[in-house]
Amino acid sequence: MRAALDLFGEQGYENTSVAQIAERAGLTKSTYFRHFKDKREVLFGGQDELVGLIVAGIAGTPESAGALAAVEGALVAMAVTFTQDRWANGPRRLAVIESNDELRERDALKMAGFGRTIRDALRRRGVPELDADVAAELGILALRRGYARWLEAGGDFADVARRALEEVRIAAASLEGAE
Amino acid sequence: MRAALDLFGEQGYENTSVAQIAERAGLTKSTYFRHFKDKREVLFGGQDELVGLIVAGIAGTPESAGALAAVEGALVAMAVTFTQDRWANGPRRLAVIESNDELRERDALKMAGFGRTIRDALRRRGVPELDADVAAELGILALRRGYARWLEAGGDFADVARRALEEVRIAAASLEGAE
DNA sequence: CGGTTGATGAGACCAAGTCCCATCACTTGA
DNA sequence: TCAAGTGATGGGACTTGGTCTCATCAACCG
Repeated sequence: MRAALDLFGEQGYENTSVAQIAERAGLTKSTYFRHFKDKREVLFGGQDELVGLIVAGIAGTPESAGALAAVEGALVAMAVTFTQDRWANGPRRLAVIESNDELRERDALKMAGFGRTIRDALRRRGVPELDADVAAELGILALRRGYARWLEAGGDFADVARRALEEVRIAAASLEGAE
Repeated sequence: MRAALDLFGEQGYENTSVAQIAERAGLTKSTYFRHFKDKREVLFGGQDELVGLIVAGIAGTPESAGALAAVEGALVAMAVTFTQDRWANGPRRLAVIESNDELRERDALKMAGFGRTIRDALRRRGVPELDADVAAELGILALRRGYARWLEAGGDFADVARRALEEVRIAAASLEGAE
């Protein structure tokens, strides 16, 4: 992962071949594809862990709480992975992703995956389908906004995410109807 | 596009090569890639047209109207392409997309693209950043839900989409805060 | 009628991704 | 102590998506 990020930074994603990455890491192409299902994936590790945290975060909020409270639980639970040291490469990673369509695509899929995870977890605790959809969508929006702010400003991710979600909630509540 | 959809239905997406599609269409691989930027894209034509309709739909709603009213304008404007005859293959297309990760990925990117289009158009008319984000996200959710319902039940897409957006709006407004 | 333009065919070429088999280190059990 | 098993790696053949270049061919135009 380090080798890949370095090379992408030096030469750009498209001008870097998997063989090059493997070589710099002291491995071969074969081994690369044993660890990552494709070239893109090297930039998106750790998704399973996040999915697990989301599920646990939602399961960990009291049954009586509303959908958004559960979403907040999910975001807060994710904070354990978003620590300064583990994410020192966050900005570089983000820059590479935004430089390339294939990567943006993968990112969109990952985010949609988080959204579905949240939605399904909400529905499993009895939240009506529509509310689960809406809460999940707003949760993802808050996650994106919170993540961006956290990358710039730092601080405790849980706090940042909580604030982002509250912000989004207020904005959503105050939107007026169409007619 | 017809040849591709047929072959995907018969053999599955992954077991179909671009050469096969081209052959059935009476063309060559070269020509295929002149029309579609990659294998996936054959299932996602007409996005530019939709983006144009979104922008026009938003521009066409009165300045005084709120963000969600503008989003409604966008959805309604899209209805001109969602007609029964042009979308006779909608269900088959959807089934293929959902059968494959690469395609889901592309779909997620397209949806995110629509979201960004909505968001940017809203911000251009002075909607604050946060509200534009939220309205765009809810709009995409309504689009997805409305599209799914329209595929099953048919009817006028504009009506279906309008109802879906109103539904989403009400759900969003009624979500309670986290604490 | 000669020249231009636009779409296509044809094929070389590169890189992503799959598959299979050999190798090597490490563990385990008799 | 050794043989067998296990897991990670190397290596290379092979397929296919995707790019590029050049040739061909038809329509159109002055």
